[in-house]
Amino acid sequence: MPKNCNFIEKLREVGLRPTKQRIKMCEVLYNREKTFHFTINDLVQMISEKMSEKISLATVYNTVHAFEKKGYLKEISIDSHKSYFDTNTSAHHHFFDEDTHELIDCDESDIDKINIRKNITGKKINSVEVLVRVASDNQIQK
Amino acid sequence: MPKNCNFIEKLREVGLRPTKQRIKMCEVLYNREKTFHFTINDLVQMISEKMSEKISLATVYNTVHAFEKKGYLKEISIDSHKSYFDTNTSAHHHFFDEDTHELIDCDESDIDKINIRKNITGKKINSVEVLVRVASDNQIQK
DNA sequence: TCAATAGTTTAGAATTATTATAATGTAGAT
DNA sequence: ATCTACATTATAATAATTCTAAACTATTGA
Repeated sequence: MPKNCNFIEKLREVGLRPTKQRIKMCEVLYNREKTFHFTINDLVQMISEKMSEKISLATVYNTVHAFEKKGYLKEISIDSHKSYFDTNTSAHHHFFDEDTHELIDCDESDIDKINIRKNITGKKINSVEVLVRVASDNQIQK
Repeated sequence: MPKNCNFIEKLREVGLRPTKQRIKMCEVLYNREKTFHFTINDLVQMISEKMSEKISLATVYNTVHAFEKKGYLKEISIDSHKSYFDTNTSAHHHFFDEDTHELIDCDESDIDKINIRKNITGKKINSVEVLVRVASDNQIQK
């Protein structure tokens, strides 16, 4: 299954040079059944495991940000200390489990469509994101 | 108008010692008509202007976090680089103006009540927050 | 009133996350 | 094959936040 060809094409399409590192990164990010959430640290870990050579932290940062700017990744900010990237770039909402620190996609049926009645004059809405924080019933909240 | 007495009481109620610094901080944060949004930097700036003595950065961090934990402040995280605190601790939503980087409270009438149809099993919902990102119509998006 | 003490502030050091730098390496065009 | 522009790398620099340990202060209660 020469999936790499897809990634090379994909990278070319958005004007990124298909280098070894970027292709490996695409594999880790997009060569899977389901979309997923990760932190930069998670990603460095994952790539290291899949690649014999070491990848530079700077490269991971640069490439993640390049992907984000091109719309291949979306950032989900939980608080000033916890920020995830999401390979699911379509408009959708999230649950955040405060016990496990897990970010979970909402299905479309989980949350009724958000109806914005008034907007800031002269502005257009770029995105509407809902974050639902959940925790164990019998737990002291953060 | 000895408003400070209120702050001393208020601090006592939640188990914080009413020190000079905390009282000054309360004045800056709560002695105003409307609630507002600020970053740590904003706050240090504001306190410095209002106080002859210098306040330590560590104290500002510590006290903001103490207030947050006690529910006197709420954190609103925009992305990994931008995080605000809100003196309005009631449940409400926000617009974020990507042109001006301004955070704006939604009125209750601006957004219809959010209806969560399904939740994570065994968990209870702690909060539901909506962030509506807006920008000038004729502007390149971030 | 005046210590004792428990919590607080402070400056500066340490840590962490992220970005910049400059040398080396590599993809793609000619 | 060579050239050029862009990438990668290790490391340094920066920025944001937290830690530390000494000095300070509000409260308690003798």
